[in-house]
Amino acid sequence: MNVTIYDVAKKAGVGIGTVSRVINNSPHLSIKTKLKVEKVIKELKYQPHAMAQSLARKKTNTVACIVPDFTGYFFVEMLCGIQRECSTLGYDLILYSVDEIEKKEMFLKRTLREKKVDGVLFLSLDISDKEADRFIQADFPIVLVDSFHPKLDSIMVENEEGAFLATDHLLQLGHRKVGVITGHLDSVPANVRLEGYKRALNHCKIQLNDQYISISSMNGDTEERSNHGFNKKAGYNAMMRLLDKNSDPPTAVFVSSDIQALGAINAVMDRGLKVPEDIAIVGFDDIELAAWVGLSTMRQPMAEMGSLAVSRLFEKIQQHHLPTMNKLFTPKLIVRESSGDRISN
Amino acid sequence: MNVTIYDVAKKAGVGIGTVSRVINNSPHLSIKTKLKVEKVIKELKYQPHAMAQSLARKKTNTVACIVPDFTGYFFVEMLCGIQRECSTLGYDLILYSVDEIEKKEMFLKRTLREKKVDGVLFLSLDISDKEADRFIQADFPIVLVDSFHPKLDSIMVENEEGAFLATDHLLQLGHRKVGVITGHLDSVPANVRLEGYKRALNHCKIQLNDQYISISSMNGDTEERSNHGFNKKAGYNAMMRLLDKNSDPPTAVFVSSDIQALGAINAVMDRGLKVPEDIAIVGFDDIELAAWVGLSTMRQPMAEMGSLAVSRLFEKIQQHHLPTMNKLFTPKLIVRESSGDRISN
DNA sequence: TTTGCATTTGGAAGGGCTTCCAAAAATTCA
DNA sequence: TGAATTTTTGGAAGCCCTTCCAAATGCAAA
Repeated sequence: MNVTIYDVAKKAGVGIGTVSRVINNSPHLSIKTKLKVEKVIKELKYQPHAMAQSLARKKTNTVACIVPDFTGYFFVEMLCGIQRECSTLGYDLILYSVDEIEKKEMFLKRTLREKKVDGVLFLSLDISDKEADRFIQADFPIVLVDSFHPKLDSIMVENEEGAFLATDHLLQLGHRKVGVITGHLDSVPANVRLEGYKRALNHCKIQLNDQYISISSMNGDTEERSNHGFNKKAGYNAMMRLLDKNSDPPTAVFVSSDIQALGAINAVMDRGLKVPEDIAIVGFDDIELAAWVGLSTMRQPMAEMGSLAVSRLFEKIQQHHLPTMNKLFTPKLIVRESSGDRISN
Repeated sequence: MNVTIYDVAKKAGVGIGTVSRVINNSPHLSIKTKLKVEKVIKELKYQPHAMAQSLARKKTNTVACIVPDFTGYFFVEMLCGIQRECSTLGYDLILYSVDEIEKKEMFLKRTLREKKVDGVLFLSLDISDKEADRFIQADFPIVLVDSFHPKLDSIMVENEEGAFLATDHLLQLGHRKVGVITGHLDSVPANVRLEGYKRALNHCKIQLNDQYISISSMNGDTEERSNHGFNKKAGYNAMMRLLDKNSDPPTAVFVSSDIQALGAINAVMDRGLKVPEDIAIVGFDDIELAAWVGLSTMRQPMAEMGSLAVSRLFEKIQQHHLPTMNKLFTPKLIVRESSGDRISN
């Protein structure tokens, strides 16, 4: 029914091997036959069948990207870089969104053996030793972004340093009662950012106050628990708890993601307080929304990380057994209105 | 190297056909052999090779989604619905982003003959008669979203009515000098929304003032021209022109997309004016950002449209030759701060 | 036990390509 | 001109499945 390589070969009066060589512009072809075959290809509007090529070549020209939540602005901006680089390199991009944790395993298993993609990008998701080993064993290209495993390539920002800088910014402004809101501690970035916060306080010789630490609850509804608490609702509730628990609440809060910070700002307003006058806020990520609401934050070069991830994956597909790479970006403080002016106290 | 169906068959002492039947859980299989084969599959950790299955079945279980600009919030929200529905139906989603117009043709041609996907979703992109015919000829499933062609399935909102309602809202508030900002007129929605605006004025017996109509320039830089002018920068510039051109500028403007409206708000502020006091604004789309900046707008059920598109595409893949469907949603007015209170004049 | 039918099974053919080996054609050198 | 190379070409085998047809098996009825 469809035009195949055989039809082309017959009409051009050559063998199928020759047609294949023309398609893949192999050398070792006389100009004459090449032109002849190309003419027939045009006439018949022949186009190679992608699946058949994949099967024969053992290569799909497709990569998968596994993201925890497709909606998040953080991922959208990263995906943007990923998409662009894929397009440049001639790869198709399959998108998998993991809403339930069990699905993560399922996707990994499938991508690994199903051979539908040549490589995997794994965004903001923790990978277990067992899963990592499977990829290594199978010698299957994978790159982690905003996530880490000692045996696998990864690209991320210096979360500890970023959190330190953010908290330090608030301290430099004169705040002494500085709180923190972060995601579930089962997530590595949430943990590490908390450490950065602690180091900044320590650095300024300020006593740590447990009441000023608000960690996203694991008991909320599905929405609140999604993305390890890196979501608007979790941020809202975390800020509410911070305000309710303390008779002497913090005057500034480092929120470990912009999306939580947006929720936190809402909470502050709902309590009749103002940002930054009553509570100064610094976020983390610098999603596009941050500029709109005047949120001070730590900028992650998301698109850049995404495109770097793809080009690295490409290298690994071309040439296996590269030494493990771990690329770190340093986030940059972006000062906007939400952190306010210097205060005197 | 990899475990194939032959390995399973040999180890289980059955024929390859039987193994295949187990994989596809065909009926006509004795319980006994089924269990036996399943056990071997587990032991060998066998998993079918997706490409080989696709080739044999002539079915890829994958759909392509072609979007004009992956970054836009409008598309992100729609993609969210698309992704979810694909996941439910067991389809993989390949994402193509068209930055240059020529690429559109290229993608269409490729998807059609390369047979890498079972169907195509075409978002907010015009399709020519010639291209449409190719799809019909090949009997290849395609669904248009936020776009229209008489011979193809499409899902969109009533743009004319939406624009009418938005403009009417401003008129009801007492505005008499109402302007409009829209995208390039080579885009159908831009055109149709302009018509709705005109009808609303007409309906209130207000004389049309050409000076109050600001259409995104085709002469800007790449960024401004992208998406038919449905972008922030184009909105900014269009508003600037509206303000500069008129000694007696409009007191209210209907902007035909939220993303342009955001740019327009910036322009108003940069001129030292205020929204809504000096200029009331109503947008179109209701992207998530709109709520954050208090933008009144016409809500499109984007995620719903996306998921409906996928389920429709699924139907068409299952069963070709369905009658052409054209589903229309009516956008809903969402009143926020940017349209202001009733004015007296 | 035999016949006839329904159920279950094996495996060849086919899906459309790449790749490799050997054969054919072109070129070089003596 | 013929032998020795080198370049170009044809097509079988292989990639890993599904599907179909024919053969084998099981079972009930006679």
